[in-house]
Amino acid sequence: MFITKSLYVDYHEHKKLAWWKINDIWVYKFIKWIEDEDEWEDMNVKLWQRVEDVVWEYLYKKFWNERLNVFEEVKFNECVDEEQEDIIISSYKNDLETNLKRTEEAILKRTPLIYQAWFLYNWLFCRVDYLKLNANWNYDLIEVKAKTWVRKDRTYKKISNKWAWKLEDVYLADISFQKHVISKVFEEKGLWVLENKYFAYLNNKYIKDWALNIEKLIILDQVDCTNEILLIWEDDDKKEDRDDSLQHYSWIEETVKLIDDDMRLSESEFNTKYPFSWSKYITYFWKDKPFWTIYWKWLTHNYVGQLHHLWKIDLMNLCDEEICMFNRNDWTAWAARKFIDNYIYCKTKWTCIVEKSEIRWELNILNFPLCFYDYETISVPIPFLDKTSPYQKVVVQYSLHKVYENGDIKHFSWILAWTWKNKIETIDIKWNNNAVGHENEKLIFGDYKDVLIALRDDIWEDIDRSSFIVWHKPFENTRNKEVAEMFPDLSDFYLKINENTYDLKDVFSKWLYFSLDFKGSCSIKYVLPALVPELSYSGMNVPNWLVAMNVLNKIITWEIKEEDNKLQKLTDLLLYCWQDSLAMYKIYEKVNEVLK
DNA sequence: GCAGGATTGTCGTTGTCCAC
DNA sequence: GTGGACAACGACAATCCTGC
Repeated sequence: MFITKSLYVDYHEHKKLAWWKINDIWVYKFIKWIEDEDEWEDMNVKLWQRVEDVVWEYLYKKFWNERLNVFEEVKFNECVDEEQEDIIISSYKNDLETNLKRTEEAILKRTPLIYQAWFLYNWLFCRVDYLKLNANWNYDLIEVKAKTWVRKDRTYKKISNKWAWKLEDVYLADISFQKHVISKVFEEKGLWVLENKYFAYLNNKYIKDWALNIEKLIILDQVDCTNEILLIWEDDDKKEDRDDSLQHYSWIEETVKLIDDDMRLSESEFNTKYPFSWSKYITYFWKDKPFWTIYWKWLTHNYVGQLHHLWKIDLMNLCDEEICMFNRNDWTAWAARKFIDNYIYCKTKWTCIVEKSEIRWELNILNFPLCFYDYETISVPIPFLDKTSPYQKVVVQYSLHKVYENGDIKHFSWILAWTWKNKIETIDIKWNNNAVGHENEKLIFGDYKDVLIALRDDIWEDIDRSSFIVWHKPFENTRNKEVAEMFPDLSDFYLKINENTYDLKDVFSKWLYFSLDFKGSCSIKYVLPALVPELSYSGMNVPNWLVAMNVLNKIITWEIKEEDNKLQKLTDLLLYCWQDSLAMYKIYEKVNEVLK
């Protein structure tokens, strides 16, 4: 049986995950599907390829002025996906020998840069992102990650009385396996030595300024060495120790043997050997945990474990005594108790709970005109706009509903349509069901600052008196803080918005308004359909944020070129964002109605 | 993917009490 | 005054949820 790198890594993450991969691929795929969310994959592959290309460019510029991709045709094949190594093996079975041979030839010829080298040693298979010839005429290994870290700052450990940064376990397993396989192959065939191992990932401290500076964008982080690591990737020379002792050869061999044995077990044998407890993967199957059960998120595991053993799953079936298990003096117990009480009350009386006085107290602090606003952002690994960094969430669209005390509503919105030309166009949207009578839609052709100034101009006259209402304020507030840091001349204004922001989600997250229709969540995904069923996203050209981000990304990276199509897409996006801020207003209205 | 916030869990330090 | 036992506290990592 082939043991691929991805199987090896999966086994480290969770043994049963690896078992499923071999013995029940559908369960495995299901788990991966749940992990990755619906349409995430689709967009991500493209973004990931872009990172790979940039690293390619980087290696080429930095180390070699000639390049050769020995596996050109593999590169843009859809099978390149990391998780599908096994599929590659089976579908390329005939090519396996050929590609191994080509790798060998490329190495013998001392090809400076080798993309996607294949190695097989004793049924252990791995593909290497890049092999790079170094000054000693040996090969270095480079593993590309479309991430901003491989050592999480939180996981540092004490060794030799010093603090050292530790490589994430998954990456440790990843690189150890590769090192093992390649070294063995090199040894066996009498090829050169595998010398250094690197992770290439993105520097999220890098801020793009005019042209993309690849050298600053990509971090080459050496592993399996003892020297210091640069922590701050600027002029600062702050350094600290690193701790990445890789897995030992003999240990890898043993693990591989163990994997081979374990994968051949039947499911019941496997489960006996590795009994399930409250592990990560059992909870995956409960991702949509029904909120009427004891597994709901508000209930802590200690209690749940006890009830689970009593087979008391449904909250309705709990007797007083069992509910009292939650009746302790700390806050969790109180929350759990409150949730169960609320649930049982609503369920038996077919009603919902509205703490009227408390909601009134919360909402009374708001000042007119109420500004319901919402940002749409895009976030990509390789920054494309000036003054932005990798994965930064860049505001490219916003929608604002300004509600005056007399009931008048005005709507403002804009969208970043192009990153040059420096002009602002107003756009008239036809067939808009949600029109409020005072529309003000703009297409902005310019850079990041232009859109921020446009927002300021829309709000300027009300900044001192008005309250701003968002859903989940950490998000919008963080965006505003970033703007304040980036552009000092706009900082007062954007910080002022933060000061006067109220998070409408609070009403629901504090359970001041509790309904079974919210399915135990306070996300707008559940609250909106329950309170304002007529405002639906179905039938819209842009039904969810993933599609929105995808389209926005395409427009701004000039992937959508023809003008007509682009205008249509921009309109769709405006309507989507429009609905978001309108949704908040409608919920607010609904809550007020209930208060009467 | 990334990031912030709220909460929980863990660990080490500090404070208090009491017996000697 | 000293040392052990235990509570109280605080710092920080881990986890979950939310947004895009």
